[in-house]
Amino acid sequence: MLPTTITPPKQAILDAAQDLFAQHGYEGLSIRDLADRCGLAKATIYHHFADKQALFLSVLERDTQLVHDRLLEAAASEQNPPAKLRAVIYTYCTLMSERRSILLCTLREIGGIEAHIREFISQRRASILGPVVTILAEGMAAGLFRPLDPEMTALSLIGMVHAFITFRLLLDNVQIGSDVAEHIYALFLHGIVQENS
Amino acid sequence: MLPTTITPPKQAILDAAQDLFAQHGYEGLSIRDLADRCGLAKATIYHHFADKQALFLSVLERDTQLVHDRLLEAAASEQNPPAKLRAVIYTYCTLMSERRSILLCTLREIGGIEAHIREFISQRRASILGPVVTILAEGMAAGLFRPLDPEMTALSLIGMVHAFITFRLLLDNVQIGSDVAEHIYALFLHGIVQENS
Amino acid sequence: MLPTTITPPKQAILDAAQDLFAQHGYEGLSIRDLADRCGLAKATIYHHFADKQALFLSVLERDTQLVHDRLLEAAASEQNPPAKLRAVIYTYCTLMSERRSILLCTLREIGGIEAHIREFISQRRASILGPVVTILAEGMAAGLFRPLDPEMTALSLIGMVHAFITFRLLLDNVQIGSDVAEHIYALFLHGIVQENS
Amino acid sequence: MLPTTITPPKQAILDAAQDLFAQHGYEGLSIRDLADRCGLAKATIYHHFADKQALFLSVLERDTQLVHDRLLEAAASEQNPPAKLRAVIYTYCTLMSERRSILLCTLREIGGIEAHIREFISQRRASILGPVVTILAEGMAAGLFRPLDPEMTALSLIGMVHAFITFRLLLDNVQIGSDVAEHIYALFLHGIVQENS
DNA sequence: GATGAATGAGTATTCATTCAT
DNA sequence: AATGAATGAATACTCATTCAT
Repeated sequence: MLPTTITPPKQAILDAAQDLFAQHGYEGLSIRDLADRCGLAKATIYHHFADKQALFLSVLERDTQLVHDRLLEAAASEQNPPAKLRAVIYTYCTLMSERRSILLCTLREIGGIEAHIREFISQRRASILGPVVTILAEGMAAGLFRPLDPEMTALSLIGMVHAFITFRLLLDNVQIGSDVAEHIYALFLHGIVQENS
Repeated sequence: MLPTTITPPKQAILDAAQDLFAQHGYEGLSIRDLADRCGLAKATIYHHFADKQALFLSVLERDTQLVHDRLLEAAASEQNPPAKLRAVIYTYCTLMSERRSILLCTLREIGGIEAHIREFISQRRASILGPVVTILAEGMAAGLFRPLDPEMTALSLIGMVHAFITFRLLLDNVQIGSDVAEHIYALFLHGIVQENS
Repeated sequence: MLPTTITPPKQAILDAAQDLFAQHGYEGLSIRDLADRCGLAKATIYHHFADKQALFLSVLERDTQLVHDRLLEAAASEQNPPAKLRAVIYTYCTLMSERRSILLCTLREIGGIEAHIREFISQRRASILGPVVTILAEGMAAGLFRPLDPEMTALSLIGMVHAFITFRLLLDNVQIGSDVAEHIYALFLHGIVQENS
Repeated sequence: MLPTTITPPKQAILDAAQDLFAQHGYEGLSIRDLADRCGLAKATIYHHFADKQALFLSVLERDTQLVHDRLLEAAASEQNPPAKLRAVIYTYCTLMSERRSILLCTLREIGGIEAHIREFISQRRASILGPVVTILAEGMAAGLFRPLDPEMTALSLIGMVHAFITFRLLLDNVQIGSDVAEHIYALFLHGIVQENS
C-alpha cells in the first residue's frame, strides 16, 4: 500500500534490534522481546531473517555503514587535518552517545561469539577506523603529525572515546558532552607533557 | 591436610570463574560449565556461593584488588612521574592481556545488569583509575605535565589499552606486546602533533 | 479441524492440571509431570500459560465456577429451603468426592502462598458459600430456621463435608456415599440433642 | 551438663519443625530452613533424625499426643456430656488456632504423601476423635443425645472447627475466638431447624 | 554432639527455532 | 506477509541426603 522505497516491517525490526543489541548485547537480545517490541509474532521475525545471527549481521552492517558515512561527512566538512580530526572526534562521540553502535557494544562479548561473526566484525572495524587513518596519514604526509603507526594511533583514539562511553555513559548514566570531545582532542594532539621553548 | 593459607576449593572455583567471566561475560557464564570445569557438581558451587551474583562480585573484588596492587607496585618501582607512567602502562597491558580482567570484560553488559552490581563496578573502577590519577597529579604538581583533568586523562589512557585488548587480542587473537605499550606511552605523553623548535 | 466450541489443547492442559493440583497441591504439581501427562513438551505449557501461578488461577477459576453453578442448579431444583439444602449437600459431597475441588485441596498451603493468590482464593470462597448462605437466609426469613449467623453456619456445613473428604476419602480411600450426605443433612438440621415433648 | 530429663537440642528441632510443618506442610518444610531456624548445620538435623519422614512422624506423634491429652483434660473438667462437649470444642478451637496442629495442616496434601505416612496419620486421627466419641457415646447412653453414628458425628464436629481455621484464620488471618466456638457448640447441639412446641 | 563439603535429581522458567496454516 | 502451536536444550537454583572429620 505504501509506495515507500523499502519495506517498512523489515526496517522496523532492524530499528528495534539495533536498540536491543546495543542495550543487551548479542546473547542478551531475546527474539521474544524483539517481537513484542515490534508488535509482531516471533515467527514473523524468522519470516524476515533466517536466524538471530543473520539479523545481527544485518544490524551490524547498517550500523557500521552509518558510522562510516557520518565520519566521512565530518572529515569532508573541514579543510586541514587537525580540523578534520576535531570534527571526527565530535561526530564519533555524538554517535556513540546517541546510538551506542552495536559494534562497540558487542566487542566485550567477543569471547563467546562464533568465529563466523567475529570475522565479520573484524572486517567492519576497518570501515570505522578507515576515515581516521586517512586523516592521520594526510597529516603525517604534510608534516603536521609525527610519523606514528596510523592504525595503532587511530585505534588509540577510538579507545579513548569508548572509555568515556562505557565508564561514564553506560556505567554512571552521565551524558557525554563537548567537554569530553574537547579533552580527547587536546590530549590526542598534544599529549600530557609540558613542552618547553 | 594441606597447611595452605587459603582453602583450595573456594579458590579453585574463583579461578575458573575468573576465566569464564572474562571470556563469556556475566550472562555468558553457565554454572554448569563452571562446575564441569572445576570437576564439581553444580550444587557444590552453590554450597560456596549464594548465587551467581555473589560469585561474580567475589571474582570482581579479587580481580580488581589484584590490578590495583600491581599498578601500585609498578608505580612504586620508579622514581619520576614519566617513568612511573611507563611502568604502569606496561603493567596494565600485561595484566589485561594475560588475565583479561573481568572488570573490562563485563563493561559491555552494563545495560542489562542489575543496579546493585553496577554500583559495585562503579566503585571498583576507582581502585583501577586511582594509581594513574595519583601519578598524573604528581606530574602536574611538578610542572612536568600540563594541567589537564586528571580523572579524564586517566580514563583516556585506560581506554587506549582497552582498545587494543578488545580490537586486537579478543577479536583477532593477536598478542599485545611491548610495541603496543610503547606506542601508547609515546602517544599519551606527546600527542600526535609535530612540535617545532 | 474439529469444530469444537473450545480450543482443545488449552482445555486439555487445564483438565490435567485440575487433577494434579487436586492431588498434589500447588507446590506439588510439577510442570514436567503436567507436560508428560498431556503428552506435550514443558515449553508448550508455557506457550499457553505465562507461569505456574497463571495456570493455577485459571484452574481455580474454572473449578470454583463449576462448583458454584452446580450448587445453584441443585438449589433451583427444589422448592422449600430444607429440600434445597439437602440437594446442595448431596451435590457438594458428590463434587468434592469426584473432582476434589482444588479450592479445598489448596487450603492447607495457604501459609506459603503469595498474597496475590490468597486474595484470589478468598474471593472464590464466596462463590461457593454464596448459594448456601442464600438458602439459609431464605429459611430464616420464613421462620423455618433459627436466626443464626448465615455465613458461619454455611461455613460449618462446608467444613463437615470437607472432614469426610479429607479424613475418609483422601486418607483411607473410602468412597463418600449418600450415607454421609444423609448424616450431615440430619445433623445440620437437628443437631445431636434429643428434643423432648 | 543440664540435668534435664530430655536433651534440649532434639526438642528445639522438634519445636521449630512443628512450626514449619504447620506453616508450609510436609513438602514445604526445607531442611535448610529448619537448620537455619535452629542455628544448626543441616547435617546436625540428620544426626538427630534419620530423615525428613522420621522427623515428621516425631513431630506428628508429639503433636497429636498433646491434642489428645488436652481434650481429655477438658472433658474431665466437666460433669455432664453437654458441658464436656462445650469444653472440648473450646479447647480444640484454641489448640488449632494457636498451634495449627500439623495433623490438620497435612491433611490436604495427603494425595502426594507416601503410604507409610498415611497409615501413621490414619492411626493418629483416632487419638483426636477418641475423646469426642467417648463423650457422644456417653450422652447417647444417657438419652441426652440422639442415637447417631458417634464416629461420623465426631468427625463432623472436627470438620466444623477446621473450616474456621482454614477459611478464616489461615486465609484471612482473622483470629478464631469464643464466638466461633459458641456458634459451633450451638449448631452442633441443636441444628438449624426451629423446633416448635 | 556437631559440621563443612559434596552431590544427583529435581524445580520453574527461557531460549532460538521450526512448521503447518 | 504473518502466525499459533510446538519443542529440545538450556538457564539459575533448591532439594534431601551422605560422609569424612
